Amino acid sequence: MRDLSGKLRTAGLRTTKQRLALADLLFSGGNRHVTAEILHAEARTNGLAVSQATIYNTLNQFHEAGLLREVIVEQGRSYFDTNLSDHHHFYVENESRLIDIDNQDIAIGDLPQTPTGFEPVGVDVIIRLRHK
Amino acid sequence: MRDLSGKLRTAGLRTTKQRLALADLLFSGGNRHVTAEILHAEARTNGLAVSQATIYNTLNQFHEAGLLREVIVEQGRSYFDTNLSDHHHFYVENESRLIDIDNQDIAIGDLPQTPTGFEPVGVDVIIRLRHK
DNA sequence: ATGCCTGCAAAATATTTGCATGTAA
DNA sequence: TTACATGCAAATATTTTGCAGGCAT
Repeated sequence: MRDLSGKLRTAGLRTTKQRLALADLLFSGGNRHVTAEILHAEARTNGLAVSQATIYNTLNQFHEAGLLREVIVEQGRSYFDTNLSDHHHFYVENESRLIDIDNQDIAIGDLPQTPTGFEPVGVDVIIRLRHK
Repeated sequence: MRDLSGKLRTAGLRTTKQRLALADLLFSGGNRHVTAEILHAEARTNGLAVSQATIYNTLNQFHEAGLLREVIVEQGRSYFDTNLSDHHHFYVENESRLIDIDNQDIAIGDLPQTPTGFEPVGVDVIIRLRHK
């Protein structure tokens, strides 16, 4: 992912040192699923001094800005997914690991009618897996 | 729901006063979605003195015993569903409210192939709603 | 220069655990 | 009687918030 500065600016976020470094960790490789803890550890490993609060603030801001998708599969911990395409997830329970399901590999037919007065804002499908 | 004692015993749980009272709250009406907080408040309203720890222990034991299904839709809070039939959920984000989707109203076609070495242990579909 | 951002620590929230006591079997 | 359950408080874990100081614009 090039031009992280542009990406942040487009999202309405200032290009601070911490945000740029975290964006680099998040968006420069392939698609990723991270928790605050994972990202914090990675930042420190890469010599970036960021506080936990900034990790949380940044993840939430990126999420609000539409740069990350939040995935809730475990109680007490949030995952953030850099893959913004319409897709769903396998969740390996023993390993606390998420795996993307390619959109062409799943088809949801006959979604139920949305109750009157409401509008759908998203559909999450989670297939929970365990080791055989 | 009659014979709560039998229900607990069948599940391998002792029929204590607190468990029976909580089971009554959970299983005597129609299907319900409760959080620990909701159940605790209800118990107190009904004059039952139970500690928070017992609420959590009981919900977890009922879940382990297969009497409740856990539904994770919000970070930081677990819901427990008394409806054990195969079904999915609407989640009204503004109200923190779950609504069952009748199984005949949704069809998931072409589930993706489970990665080798794993077996599926459940599929959760959550349709998030907002007020129009 | 101004307003948003960061770090730190403390607070808030949800849940779990240790231990002494109580109670179902 | 004995093993499991309960209550209470403290511990744990994750996330959020307040505030003083720092930095992007």
